[in-house]
Amino acid sequence: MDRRQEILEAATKSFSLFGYKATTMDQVAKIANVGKGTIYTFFANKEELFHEIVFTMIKEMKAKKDGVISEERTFQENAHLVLMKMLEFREHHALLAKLISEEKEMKTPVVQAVLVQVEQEIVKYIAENIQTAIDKDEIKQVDVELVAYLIFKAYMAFAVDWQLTHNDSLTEEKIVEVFQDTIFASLIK
Amino acid sequence: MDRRQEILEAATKSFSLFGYKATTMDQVAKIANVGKGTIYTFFANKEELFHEIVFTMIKEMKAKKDGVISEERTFQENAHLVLMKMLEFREHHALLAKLISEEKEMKTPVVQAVLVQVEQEIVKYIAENIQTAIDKDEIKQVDVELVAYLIFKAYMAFAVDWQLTHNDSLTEEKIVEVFQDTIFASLIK
DNA sequence: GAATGACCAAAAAACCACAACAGTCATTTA
DNA sequence: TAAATGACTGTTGTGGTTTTTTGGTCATTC
Repeated sequence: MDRRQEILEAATKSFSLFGYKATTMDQVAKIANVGKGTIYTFFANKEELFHEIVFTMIKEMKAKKDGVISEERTFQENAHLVLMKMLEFREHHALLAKLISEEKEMKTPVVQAVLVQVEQEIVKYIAENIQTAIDKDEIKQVDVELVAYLIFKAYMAFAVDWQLTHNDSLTEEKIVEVFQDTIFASLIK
Repeated sequence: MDRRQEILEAATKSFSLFGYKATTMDQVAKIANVGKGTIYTFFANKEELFHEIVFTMIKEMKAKKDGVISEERTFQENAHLVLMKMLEFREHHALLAKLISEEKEMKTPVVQAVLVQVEQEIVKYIAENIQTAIDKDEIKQVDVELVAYLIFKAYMAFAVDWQLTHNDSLTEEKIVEVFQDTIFASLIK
């Protein structure tokens, strides 16, 4: 396998396991079985390496979403499927979870900045999908940006925050059900 | 005015302005124009003084809510009015805002604990009101606890979080509109 | 007998010596 | 001879220690 890819995989593993701050370039080099200097022939610095990985993650999510949405299905059905995929995604992707906890515990500025970007990216996607549905006259006219923000925050609340104050984690089915009962239900015409 | 009240007001002022950690008992004594020892004849310690103040704030909110809800109005109307009152409340009460930012920046355990309590208290009230509406057959049967949690998180998202990533603050009318369009709309039968 | 502020122990801030780190570059390797 | 390397360097962060601040007490005052 090419060295660039090896480095990316080693770094992803380390970022997911230890977070951004606790990952050292020496460590990445060791895991990737390359000299430290080699990393710097492919990536300008630690931050750029990190950005590349997060960007890859976002692309992965986008791909998952696009693989699920179908023109033939109703908004409600599509929304249900996308939400399910995202909820599955969360568990498989240790990186996002680690970054969120790292931001809360220490408040690493680089991580903070990247999470804001991820948030904006996701809200943008949700907004685009809502707008499409409105244009197709599938759902009623609402303030797209605000509703997209609401959906994102609701998602994070159930998928991440809930288990912090309650000691049981919510099942995917339960979360999807609340979305269907409330926000999604209100949007369809 | 009685000394106890003077102390409470001084402490409220200081907690609102500087937060919990940065408020010293010497400072409170000076603002209240009493000796430091006097504070301890009324309150066992700093934490109890703090709790009393936060508890007073919750009672104030409860009173505001009870003054607005009316048996004659529909759920939608009542929800609208309560939400408006809460949104007005947010601006007047600098204390809550300060505590939330203090929890985010440093993570003072006392503040954290108190905010969890406030959250649980508020979610409990919302849940009670939803249950009442269900019993009266005004809204459809939903998972009360989850919907209450959703409403609380949505409220916090729009009232507090929004302005952190966007640089404009949302008007009360706009926030109420989203609630009406989405969550509230979906609940009515 | 209620109020006070000097006082004390405990916690936090300031300091500093030292270690760990990101990033470089002369040397090595293939 | 171009790519890879790891010893090296300046900077940032950490841990242990001293100094300061703070919550809480209590003998004295009013």
